[in-house]
Amino acid sequence: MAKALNLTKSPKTLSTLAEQFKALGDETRLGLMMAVASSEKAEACVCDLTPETGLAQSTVSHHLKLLVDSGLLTRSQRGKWAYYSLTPSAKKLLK
Amino acid sequence: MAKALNLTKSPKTLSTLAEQFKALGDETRLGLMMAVASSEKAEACVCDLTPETGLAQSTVSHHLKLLVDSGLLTRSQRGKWAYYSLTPSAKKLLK
DNA sequence: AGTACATATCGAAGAATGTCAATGTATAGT
DNA sequence: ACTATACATTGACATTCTTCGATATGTACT
Repeated sequence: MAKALNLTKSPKTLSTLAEQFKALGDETRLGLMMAVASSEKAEACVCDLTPETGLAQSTVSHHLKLLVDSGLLTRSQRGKWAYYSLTPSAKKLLK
Repeated sequence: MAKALNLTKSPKTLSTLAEQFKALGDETRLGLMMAVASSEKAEACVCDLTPETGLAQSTVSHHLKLLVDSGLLTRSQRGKWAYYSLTPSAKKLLK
């Protein structure tokens, strides 16, 4: 039946991939990713990232959560600070 | 200076890249891209793509225009049909 | 306990997005 | 010229998204 078109890597993967692309498809969030990627030890806290964006702290926090939820960042709390770093998925997509 | 990843992208490039990610960040559009990528001669017309999505023709047309505008697809009209194919940018991002 | 700091969550407002039906514009065949 | 086909554009609507201020939570220090 000439099914030439279906190379789909399982619907779940397609949806997940779309979610990650969507997460990267916002200038603020892409900027955050770049900032994390290029920071000293490949991780950054909200206090470092917020000034860079010029946005409210709550907004930055919201975007970071979205990036974590889509599997592009990991969050680790140390003391008062929350450090974010790239996941393997993110590194792959951003090369 | 240990610059592991290149943040040296001009602001314009950042914005362009975000636009392309955003274009890919929709399940319908990502599906369209996959369909084009995996079609016979690496190009497909709207009449082939529309049934695959289950959406209205006007909606598919709208998404394709968006993908063209963001530099991920090219459009070439031959006769009554419009054929879409991936740009180099798209191939790079989808690899 | 109380205070200061770092970050997260909530609620709301405006902007942007995805979708469709209806219509417009070509292009090709009779 | 008329008709049919392939695709694009328009206008409208509902949903989602981005952002903020205000508030909550958590962590460390005195």
